[in-house]
Order: sequence, then C-alpha cells, then structure tokens
Amino acid sequence: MIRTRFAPSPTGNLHIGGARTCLFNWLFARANNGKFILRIEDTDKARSKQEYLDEILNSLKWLGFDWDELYFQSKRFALYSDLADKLLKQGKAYEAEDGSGAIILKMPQKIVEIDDLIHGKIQFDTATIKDQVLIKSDKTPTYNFACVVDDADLKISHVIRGDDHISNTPKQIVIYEALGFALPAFAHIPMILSGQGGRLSKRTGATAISEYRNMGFLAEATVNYLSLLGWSPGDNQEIISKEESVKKFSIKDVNHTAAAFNLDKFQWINNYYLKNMDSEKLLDIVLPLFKQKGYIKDDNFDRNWLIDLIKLFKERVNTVCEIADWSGFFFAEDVTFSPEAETKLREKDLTQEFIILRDKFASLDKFDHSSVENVFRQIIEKLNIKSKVLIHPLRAAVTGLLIGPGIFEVIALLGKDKVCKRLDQAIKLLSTAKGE
RNA sequence: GCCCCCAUCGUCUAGCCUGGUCUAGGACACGAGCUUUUCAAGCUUGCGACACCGGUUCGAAUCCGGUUGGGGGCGCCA
Repeated sequence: MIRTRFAPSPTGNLHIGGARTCLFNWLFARANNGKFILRIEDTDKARSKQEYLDEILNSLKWLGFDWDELYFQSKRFALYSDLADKLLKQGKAYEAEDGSGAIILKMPQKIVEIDDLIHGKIQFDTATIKDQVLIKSDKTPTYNFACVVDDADLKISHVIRGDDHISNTPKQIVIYEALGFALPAFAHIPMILSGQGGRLSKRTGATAISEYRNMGFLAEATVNYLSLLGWSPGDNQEIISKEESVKKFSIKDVNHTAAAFNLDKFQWINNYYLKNMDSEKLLDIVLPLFKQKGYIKDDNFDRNWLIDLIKLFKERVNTVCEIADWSGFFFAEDVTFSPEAETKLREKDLTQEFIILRDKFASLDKFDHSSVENVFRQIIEKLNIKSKVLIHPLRAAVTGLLIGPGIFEVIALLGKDKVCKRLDQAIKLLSTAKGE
C-alpha cells in the first residue's frame, strides 16, 4: 500500500514550495491508488498558531487536495517519549550531561547510503554529523525524531519532500535503524527558487498560496503552474488538469534541478483558465470584488447582465482582480478619463460626429451589439471617414480608456441611456475646449 | 569552514537512463507583422541554449573525471 504524507508546520502560511511538495505527494498517492496523509507538525508550541493552521487547511482545500487521514504531532507526545526512553534503556541514546533532561542519540560511525528515487544513491559519512537531540529539555521531540517516529508509525511508504531535507535524511536513517524500523523510500524533489535565484521569500515576491489567491489567481491555474515546476507531462503539454496529472505523473520523471518561480508564465496559465472558465462560475469569484469596490450593492444586481460583462473581460485578463479593475466604467455614473483617453478625445473636434452618433443611438429600438455596430458603420460610410477616426475617440468618450473589450459590445452592454449621456458629456467637454 | 545536491534558450522544460534520427523541440517573456476597432486577447513570424576543460567512442547534450558556477544543509526551528 502506497502511503504518502504532507507535513506542514503551522508556524507560517502555506507557501509555494510547500504547496508543490503537497501536490507531488498527493499526485503520487492518487496515481498509485494509495493514501495521502496530512500531518501537522505543531511541536513548537511557541511558534505554532491556530491562524496559520486555518490558513494552511484553507489553502489546501482551495487547491483541491483532499487527505485520507489527519494527525497532529502535539497529540502524540507520549509515543515520542516512550520510544526515546527505549533508546535510552538500550544505550543508543543518553541524557544530556548539562542536566537539562534532553535525550540525545549517539551517532554511530558508519557510511549511510540513501537510495533516492530521484537522485539515486547519496552517501554520507556520519563522522561529519554530531549526536542528535531527540527530546528537548522541555520534553518536546525534535523535528527529526518526531518525523521518523511518525513516518514509521503511520506506515508512510514514500517520503516525498524538498531537496533541502537531503542532509536531514542520514540523521533520520540512523534514527530508523536505532529504533529498528523499516526505511521508507525517499524522493527529494528540487526546490523552487525565486526569479532572482535564491530562496523564495517575502522580499522576492509573494510566497503564500493565499496571497496568490487574493491577487486573483484561480486554484486550477495554480495547481497547473505548480505541477510544471520540476515535472513535465511531456508532449509539449502546458495545460494539464489535476486529474490528467494523476494519470501521467511518475516520480521518476521529476527533475533534479531547482526551478525558478516565474510570474509571467503563471499569469499566462491563469489567463488560459480564466478564458475557458464558465462565466457564471467566474462571476461567483468576481462578485465579492465587485461588492468590495462598491460596484454593486448586496443583492441588488442583474446577474445575467454581470455574466455578459464577465464574458467581455475574461478573454483578456490575467487575474480575477483585473476584471474588477478594468470594468469600473460600467458601474460609475460619470466617466473618469485616463490622461491618454482625454488627449485622444480632445485631439480632434468631433462634436458633429458625436451628435449624430448620439441621436442615432437614441433612436434605436434594439440596443444590441449588431444594431449598435450597424449604426456606427452607416454613419462612417455617410461621413466618408475611416472607422478608426471615430472609434477611438468614441471609446475614450464612453469608457474613459483607450483599451478594453470590443467597443460595440461594450456600448451595447453599457446601455442606451448611459452611452447617450456620456456622449453628451463628451460633446460638452469639446465645446468648452473650443472656448478656451 | 565542513557536508550534500544541481548544471539544455533570460525563465519553465523535451531530449539524457537504453550514445548516432538534435544544424537540439515546445511554452512564457521579448522583437516584428497581421487582425476593414484598441490590446491587455488571437494568429503568423523572429531572436535565443547543450557552462567550461579533458577522457571513452567511428560518433557525446546524452557515459566518465575535473574545473567553474548556482542551490541547500551543518539549531534543544521545522
């Protein structure tokens, strides 16, 4: 039976690297019809916080990692202390000479060999490793001891963790051997580095999964991006669901090399998922942002209209937040011009053209995409001008911006009243400009 | 300082195990062009890498050794 585990410590948020380690453990368990276990390493009472635990659990659920069993090391102290006593009695460990009460493992002199599933054989001479504390003077177990005891007790078959644990492994193997426990298989996956090369840290950008969620990344895109860091499904495939990864994942295909986190590619993947996401589902994610920005009141909104709006924007944004950021002109009473848009609007006096547009728009019975576009096309034909001469100032007048979704769709969705009102305002603005 | 891991385009990677099909493929980013309407979407296209030195071999990105470079660890943190 394949049993893997992810063992976060609630002394911080779930970060990118942890999430990827969790993903590979989850993938490997699911791919092999095994069990995936979540173990909370909360032995450090001073640093462990409930809020971190909540944050980690929420992030894991958001990413869609379900666990079959859940353990807390803080509830298993009796087990650690019993086994430490046993080692003491066997003479494999000793009590600290300083009288602190700590229990320390005597490091046997030998060559320890790890047979890593990813790196192959790695050898360590224990002469370079000092005796290891098993139980601290406050009676709590050290990481290496609790980790070994639990991995053995919980029958973990494959320990899949970050590269940074390679040097812990010989210490742990010595503990396994002292305890007489069978060794699990080890697989050390490469670390994720920041774009600048070093460790991921707050200084080099966001590290917590929840931060990326708040930035407007989708769970599916996050999992997709993470799975491509240190692993590849082959066949030049860039878009892959969790389910498909389960089918294709093999621990032997995991890279040896550290991978740099790259926001651009992450955004590109997020854009892909955004575009392809059901607009109604996406609306549910965007809705809180709309409320937060004051675009809509609690329950007083037209859901179908909002879904149309989502459809307009989701093609061209990288994050959920950008939908909210760029759609403000739909909800505002008056237009706020960007400097470029205002310049474009004042560039040429289009008062007459705007008056014709407004009158034609006002007389339309059906104010949809095609009728709006037809009216526009007829006008530019009659005036014998190129469409772009009028289309950009029109966009500026109606949205206050020079970029955005297709202008006729925008106008149709904005509605006749708002469009005519904004054209009136633009006409007024042009007339005051003339007077100056 | 000691120990360990790693090394293909700027970045993520395919290829490496089982040398020849690799004048090294894809993606992101970047540049150019197209899209009777923008770009922040789409399409086309361009730029761009086997770190270095030696060895093995008829032949090396692929195997071996070294150098250099990068990363990690050496806590009564996890």
